[in-house]
Amino acid sequence: MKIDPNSSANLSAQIAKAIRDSIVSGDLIIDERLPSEAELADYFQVSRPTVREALKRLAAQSLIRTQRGATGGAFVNRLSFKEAYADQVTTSTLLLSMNEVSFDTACEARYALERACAPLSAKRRTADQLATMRTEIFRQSQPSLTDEAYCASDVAFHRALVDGADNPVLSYQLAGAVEAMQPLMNMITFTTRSRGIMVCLHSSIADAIENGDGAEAVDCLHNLEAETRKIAADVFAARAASK
Amino acid sequence: MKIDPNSSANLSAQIAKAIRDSIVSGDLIIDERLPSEAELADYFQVSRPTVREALKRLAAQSLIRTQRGATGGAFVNRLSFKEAYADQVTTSTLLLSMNEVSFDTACEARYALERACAPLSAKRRTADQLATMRTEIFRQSQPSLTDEAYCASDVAFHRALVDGADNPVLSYQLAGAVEAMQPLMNMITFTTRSRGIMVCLHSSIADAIENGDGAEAVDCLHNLEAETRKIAADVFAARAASK
DNA sequence: AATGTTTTTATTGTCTGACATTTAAAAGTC
DNA sequence: GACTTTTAAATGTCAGACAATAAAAACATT
Repeated sequence: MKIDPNSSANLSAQIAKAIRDSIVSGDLIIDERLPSEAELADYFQVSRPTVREALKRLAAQSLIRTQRGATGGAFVNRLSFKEAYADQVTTSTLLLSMNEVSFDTACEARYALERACAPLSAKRRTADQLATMRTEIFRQSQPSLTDEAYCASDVAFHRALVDGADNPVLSYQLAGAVEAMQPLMNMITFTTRSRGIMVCLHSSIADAIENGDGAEAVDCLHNLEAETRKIAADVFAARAASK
Repeated sequence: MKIDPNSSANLSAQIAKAIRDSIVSGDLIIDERLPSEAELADYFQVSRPTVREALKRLAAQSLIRTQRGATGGAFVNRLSFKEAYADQVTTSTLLLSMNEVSFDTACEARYALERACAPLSAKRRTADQLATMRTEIFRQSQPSLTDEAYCASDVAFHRALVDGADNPVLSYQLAGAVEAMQPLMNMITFTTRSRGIMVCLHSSIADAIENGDGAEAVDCLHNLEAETRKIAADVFAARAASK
């Protein structure tokens, strides 16, 4: 079923790979129990700590869960979108912060993806999701809001827009793009004026979504992208000049 | 810097979380060396195997790399898009296969995202990427191609289209959506006729991209989505009837 | 003095064996 | 029959050891 060449490298990594392949290929079914650590150690001809390191690698990817006790052991996890979100966001955030991705590049990707959702969201959004969008817009119009809280509200607004498409695959893919932008957005100071413009655009988007007008929503998102990039460019230019 | 409450649960998971937080928050810089396993064990007041399990969890997420030898140790990894692709594809594949996501849902997400890339790709694609698209189209027109090879070529074509947008964030996000569909697509038997239609649509897309006509490419992708879903629906209906 | 070789040393990788903890099932008791 | 206790199987954790590796330090040679 799964083998392990004795050559050269990291046993725990090899074992983790062997088991992971068995899961991905479907040899191991959801909720199926893996052999006990002792049995795996015997099978792969390694010690228990080595097997354990391999299992921890898989646990880190949410591929398995472990349970103590008599009927315990390691079980193949049913990977849920909700769990996967967190990893997706963490990874995307690190990628953005570690790879010197420019604000423009991240911004372009984010709005391109959101525009992909807009027509679907215009058709399918629930009343609840529309209400969330309106609530966040109202919140964003409060002048007392800190920049951080404003950004968080911005994320919440766009999450509602994306979730309105009622497609978990899209929501999952976009979680990374939208939420990972938040730290970058947090670096920006929004003036009262720029907040006003954005709130206005958000309202237009919500209107378009409410009216089922996907094309209009896409147009607004184009404008919002342009506006966001302009604000960011101004802030960065001002910051560079003050140095 | 990082603490560890003695309450209740999985020490290695807690330690992994503490270190992960330090990395994500920026307390630990890229390529910085973590304390040795012995020092970490001492610091967290646990044994070395426990620390090792924690480190393996982080290694599984490519957050750290380890090196043996005198100046070895665990180092904070620079997360590259290329490395992240693999995880992204694995996770997306599992999500699709484990969550009973319908073919239509996955298909809808995939083409919605691709349409987001098309206008950018029409503007920026390199000659090389265009050539790749043409090459794959030619390959797809060979009747001797197995269904699996046909699907692989299909993925390669769409990867070239997406990469043409020259935005690593988009490429990363789409890697999951496009490649994770492959196992689902592999379940489909393509008739000579349906292959012909798809090759024709692929050609239209390549033409539009070559001419810098993003809107036309988006139109073609709409048609391709409709065609793909129709073919899949027919195959599934036929399979259900033959039972 | 420069260069090549050997030794030392710090670190991760792995093993052995043990004990603690948890949980469910089996055995025992009322 | 219902409740309690015991048992057993599994993961979680620890301690101590040795192997493998790779770089730096010490040494020897030209």
